[in-house]
Parts: sequence; structure tokens; C-alpha cells
Amino acid sequence: MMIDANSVNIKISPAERRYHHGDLRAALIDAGMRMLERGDADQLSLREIARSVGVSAPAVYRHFPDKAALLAVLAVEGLERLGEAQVAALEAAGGGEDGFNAAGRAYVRFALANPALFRLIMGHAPSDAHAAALSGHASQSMRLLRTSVAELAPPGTHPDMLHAVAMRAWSQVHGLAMLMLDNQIEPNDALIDRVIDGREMWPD
Amino acid sequence: MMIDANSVNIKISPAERRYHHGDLRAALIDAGMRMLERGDADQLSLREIARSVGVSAPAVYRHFPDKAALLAVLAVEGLERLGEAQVAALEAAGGGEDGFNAAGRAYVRFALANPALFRLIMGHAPSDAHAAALSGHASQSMRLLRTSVAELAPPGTHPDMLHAVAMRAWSQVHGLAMLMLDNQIEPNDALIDRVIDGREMWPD
DNA sequence: TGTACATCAGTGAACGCGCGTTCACTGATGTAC
DNA sequence: TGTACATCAGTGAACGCGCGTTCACTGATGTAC
Repeated sequence: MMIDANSVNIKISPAERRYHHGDLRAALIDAGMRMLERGDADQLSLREIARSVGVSAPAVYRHFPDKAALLAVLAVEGLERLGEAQVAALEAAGGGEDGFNAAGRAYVRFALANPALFRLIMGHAPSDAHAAALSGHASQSMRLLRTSVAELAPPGTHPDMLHAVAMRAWSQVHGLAMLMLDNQIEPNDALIDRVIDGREMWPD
Repeated sequence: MMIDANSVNIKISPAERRYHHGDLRAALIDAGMRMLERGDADQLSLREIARSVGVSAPAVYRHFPDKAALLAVLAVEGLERLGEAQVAALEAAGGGEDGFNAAGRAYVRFALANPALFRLIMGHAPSDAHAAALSGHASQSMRLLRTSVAELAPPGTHPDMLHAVAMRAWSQVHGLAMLMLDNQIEPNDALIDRVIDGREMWPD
């Protein structure tokens, strides 16, 4: 026999009706991610997240010391998703230079698909908590960039050169993403392909 | 004989003591630019600009319909300065591909020297006024980019290709600028040079 | 040269807004006996 | 199995904040006669 809150007369506090029992922390993170994905939040407010979960604003403080801490968790989660998208793209393209380019396209497409989340991840003026959480993270996206560049480089390339090339590649995709997000360049799948595929990583 | 407000007993309204007589509009724009340059304004507020000029906030509405209009003027002014900096760099380097690279470096250095202003120029979610003012402008920066790419391209290059290459170059410098502004890449003059100079515009 | 008047660039007070955060509280839950 | 109690995740009310904008006003300026 199944027993659940609907069939039996159990007292349920209002908040429990909205987020699953006892997991407000996870519910807040989920809600925040959902709002960032929808992107209708130009900038996310703590009260708005609480509201969308169906809980009072002060309740958030049971699970996070302050707003910055909640945003930091969202940023880390977003960074992970970005890395996963890039790895998937790289593998689907079979690695190598094609795979690296595919990862670059995935970076731009992720940004366009998740504008607010992407801005949060890369966002400036990071709170201390934010910076600490992200920097301690050594993201998958970053690792993919470094290892790809190292693999594709001519053997014996100077580490400074590897670094410069990695930063150049990152700048390339990041700039394209930002300019398209900011409506300075018309967002356009074909243009993404032509900008990214046309580059030469190691001109001789 | 010199006559001025200090030596003669002329009535001077408080505001006139701060901005030169009759030119509050220009004074507001100057103040806004100065605050953007100092960059201590994470985001500029209308009240703050008025305060810094020594005038009440409502006074601004004698000269601008609303805050967005004032910011739009600041953005246009900033865009002009960016273009001037790039043209100067291009000419100092004697034009050609060297000149084009110099203009690229000038773009990044301008961003690092004027973070808040640069963000305003490129800023997302532009108000209608903002977008209209900027788009009607066909900035010098943009013209420099297009003409340089056209000049440096092999003759007969397809216009779509010209466009893609221009957007790639823009993405390059813009990405580097943003990542350095956002502290994702350590701001570093030497790195700017290596990232920009090492690229190949027209790999064969 | 002096006077009456319209203009209009400024003023201070007030509006409503949503924010992050603090506070004292309540009431459901789990534990000890 | 029942009772007393501590815990602690939630509550609503309130705080102070700075914002953009509106309002009725004032007082200096320039013009017409």
C-alpha cells in the first residue's frame, strides 16, 4: 500500500508543498539555475529565487550565509555544465583539431543558449566567495583548453607559447560569444562556424 | 580690467559655482565621462552624476529626457574615443598589417584603461535610445576594422569571407579585453602583444 | 533708463520600488525517559 | 505507548538603502515698451 501526502491526512507546511521535503538548499539551486537558463532575470535577486520556490526570503539564510554564496554555487554548477557541453562536442567530433574546434563552437553556443548563466560564470567584480569557488575549481573547460593546445602543438613548443595560444583561442570564442550576446554581432549559427573553423591555430 | 565672479559682487546661483554658466548639459556629460574613466562606478547612477556636478537630480531632466538618454550620449562619446585611439595606433605603426595589429592592441588597452566606459559602450540589454544612437553611428572603430580587412585581403576575396575575417578579428581582441577585465586572464601587456601579434589573418 | 512681464533652468520634498539582511517568533520534528 | 523537552527550519514584519522620476515651486534672466 502506497502512502503519500495526498492520500493521507498529513500536515504539510506550505513550503513543503513546493519543494521536496527537507531539500530547500537543492530547490533554491534548481530554481536559480532555471531562472538563469530562462534568462529573463537580467540579474538574479535572492528574493526572486526564494519567491519562485515558494519560500520566504529569510529562509535562504538557513542554507547560505548570504546572496554571494548562493550565486557562487550557481556559477560553479554553470561552469560544470559548460565543460560537459564542450567535452561532449569534442568527443562527438572525434578529438584532434576538429574536436577542438567543436569544443570552441560549443562554448559559443552554450553562451547563446544560457546568456544569464554565462554572464554569471564569467561575470566581473566577482565577490570573494565567487572568485574562491571558481578559482579553486580548475574547470573542465579550462583543462580541455590546455590539454588540447598541448596536444596539437608542435613538439617542444615553449610553455609561454602554449599559454599564449591557449589564451588566443579562448579570447576568440569568448569574444564571439560576448559580442553576439550583446547584439554587436548578429547571433548566427553559420557565422559561428565560419569564424571558428577558419582560424589557423599553428600557422607556420 | 578683468571682471569675474570672484572680484565683483555678482550673484551666483550655487550650481553656477560648480559648472560653467549655462552649460549644465556639457558639465553632466563631462562628469559622467570622468566617473566612467575612474571606473569606481560599477554602474553609473543619474543621481551620482548630478551630485558630482553639484546640482540636484531633477535638474538633469532639463537636458535629457531620462537616464538612458544621458548614458547613450556617454556611450557615443566613448565609442568615438575608442576609434580615435585605434586610428592613432594604426597610423603610428605605419598602417598595413602592423598597423592593423596595433589597432587591435589599442582596442584591448583602451578597455583596460577605461573598464566602465568600455562596458557601457559594449553593454548588453541596450535601451532603445542607446541602440539607436550607437547603430546610427557607424563608428570609426568599425570602419577601421572593415577597411583594414578589405585592404589586407587577397584581391577578389568573397564578401562573406571578408565579413567572417573581420568578425574573427573583432572577437579576438574583444574576448581578450573582456577576459582581462573580468580577471579571467591576468591583465598583462606582454600577453596582449603575444596574443595579438601571433595570429595569422590570412593563413594560406 | 526704468518698469512689467514671460520664460525657464534650477530647487527640495516626495513618490514608489525592490533590494539584502536582521529580528523575534512559531510550530513541526526527533529524542530521552 | 505516552509525555516533556530541545532543536531548528521556517515565518512575517521591519530596517535602511539608493534608485529614477514627478511635482509644485522660485528666482534670475532677457525682452517689450
